[in-house]
Amino acid sequence: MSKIAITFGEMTTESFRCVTKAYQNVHHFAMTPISNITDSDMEEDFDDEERSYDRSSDSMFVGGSDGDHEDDDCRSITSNMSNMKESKDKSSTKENDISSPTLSEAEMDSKSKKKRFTKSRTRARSPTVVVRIRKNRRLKANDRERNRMHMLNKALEKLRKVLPAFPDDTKLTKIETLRFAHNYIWALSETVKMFDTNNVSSLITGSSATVSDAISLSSLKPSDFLPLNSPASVETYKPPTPYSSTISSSASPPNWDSETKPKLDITCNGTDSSDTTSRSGSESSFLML
DNA sequence: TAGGCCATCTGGTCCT
DNA sequence: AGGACCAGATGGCCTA
Repeated sequence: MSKIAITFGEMTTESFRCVTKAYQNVHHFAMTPISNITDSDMEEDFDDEERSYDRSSDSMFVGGSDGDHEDDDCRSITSNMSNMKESKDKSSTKENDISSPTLSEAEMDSKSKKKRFTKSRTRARSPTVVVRIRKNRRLKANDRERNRMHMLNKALEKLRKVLPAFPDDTKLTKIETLRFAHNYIWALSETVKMFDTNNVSSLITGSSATVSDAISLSSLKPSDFLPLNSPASVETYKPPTPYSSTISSSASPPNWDSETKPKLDITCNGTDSSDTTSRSGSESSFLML
């Protein structure tokens, strides 16, 4: 049985189960995680196969799977088949180039040198081998892509952890997490801005207040950072009112889809934002992105 | 059952 | 040539 190497990075049991299931659905073979199988292992495997091919016919089967019919289960069958056909044509062309019966000895000699050189660079491979190599590359690419997405999810999970938690422990979806973070960062910047501008520290402890003091003073809740259309925000959303201040609608979180940076405009009762004494007016709102 | 979310596969493109 | 990144497609799971 020829081995099919699929390497995994760090993987949870659950994700491995999903992957296994997916692979079994698509490729119909039992999968075992194999770590650190090298390309040379692969090549070795294919070399064995190629040697076998040289000795036998085109129609040999290799491996514990469905052999050449594995791709029949793949979705992009037409594309694969056209690629296979293309590679088959190419390989057959190469093979034709190698064996020319009407050559002089000198020509044969130079040709054999050329042949040796050619073979060392681009070996003539049977269509079966070409398909298998192509399949192997695809599997490796799938593996990389899977790991890449896992890394992305890990980063997203880290982001979730640094965001304010919800009492009901609702797990934010990906898009909610990103929007939440976006609004949260915006709110923090606004808070810091106000903290600096209004010298809030003096309102708290006199001189050594921290930014988190200012944030807690603002009474912002996690739900305040959720976009309005978030399912998690339906019950709990309430526009934040930091320091009972008025943040004009133009000071809503910047829309990250927009090309231009939004201008943040904090107004205080129609006065300059440096006015620290009286803040009232319409409620601010962390608008949806 | 429809719709949302997610994981995965896949081929194309760009970069090193 | 091979890897990273991306977007589209697909199917599974869950919930209203």
